[in-house]
Amino acid sequence: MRLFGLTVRLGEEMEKGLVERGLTRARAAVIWQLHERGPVTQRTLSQALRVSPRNVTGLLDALEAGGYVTRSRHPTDRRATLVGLTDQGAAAAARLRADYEMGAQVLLGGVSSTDLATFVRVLDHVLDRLQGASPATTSPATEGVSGRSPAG
Amino acid sequence: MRLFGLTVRLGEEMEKGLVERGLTRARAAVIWQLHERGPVTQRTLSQALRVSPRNVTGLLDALEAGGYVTRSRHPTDRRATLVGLTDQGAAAAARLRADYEMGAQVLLGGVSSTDLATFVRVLDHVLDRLQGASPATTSPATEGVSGRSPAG
DNA sequence: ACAACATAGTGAAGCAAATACACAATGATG
DNA sequence: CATCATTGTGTATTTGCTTCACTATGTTGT
Repeated sequence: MRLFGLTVRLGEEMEKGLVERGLTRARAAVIWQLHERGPVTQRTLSQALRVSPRNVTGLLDALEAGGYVTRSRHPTDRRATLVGLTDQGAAAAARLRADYEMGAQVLLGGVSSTDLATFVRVLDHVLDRLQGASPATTSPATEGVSGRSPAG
Repeated sequence: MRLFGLTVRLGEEMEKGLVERGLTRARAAVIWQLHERGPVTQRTLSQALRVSPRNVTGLLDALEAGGYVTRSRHPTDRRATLVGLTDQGAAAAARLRADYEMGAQVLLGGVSSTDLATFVRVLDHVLDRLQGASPATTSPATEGVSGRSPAG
């Protein structure tokens, strides 16, 4: 039951951590995707983040202005744009990853490894059930959107 | 590790469920608070939800227009407004509660009771650590903001 | 070759959530 | 009763997000 409460609280805390670092949740998600996937088109980002293409344009405008990402022409498709992380963007991603693991250590420190194993097992179970609850929106042709991890 | 990923995914799913029912996350949170606390002032809501008073005004404007809540004069303090749920608002809260428990059953169904016990124990542990990570913003005079549960 | 259709990104318009600042009305206090 | 604090709201702004319309391109069928 407390699972939902935790979701809200943890989500808030994650967002707070991001904001303290000058990023928003949405922008951090973009950086994270680029970190996980390397340079991709905006279309790919739009599908990975499950937001409208127009929204990606806006997020990238901000991130580009902030010096986190670069847009370059796609080598073969002149309609498309390739988006990649700048050095600053890559550094931000690395910091995200570090904070994220540190956060996990803080939150889960003191939990016995057997309990942790059980916890993770149930977590995966829940994640699995979630997977089955959504794909009405997901196009079958799309790859599995695995790296939808967060930050903070 | 997957904890953060789950937080994001579950948060998304919760929000999706709400939107399908014509509510947004923020407005559902208001309804939930009123459900848990009964009629309160906007100030109280602002503190419970940890958002600015101005934001509460806006959320209540929308909820009042939608017929979910009513604003009435405070019996003793003529500055303050007492906010309460309408019948429709109470019905929405009841539906939230039902869906929320049903969701838990879907997500946690098939988990053995011993695993569930461990899971909840670790969950509480994490929640505890979260509590300790934030109260820089919380005023000491305020009660514990316990009912910060969600919906979906 | 070329018309027809599909796809990639963006402008325009708009909504929701949230913020900060300013302010009027009211309450509380020395 | 003057001063200070509190309550709610107007104005303005930021961010995330959507839909619709549109241009520029790619792709395909005949």
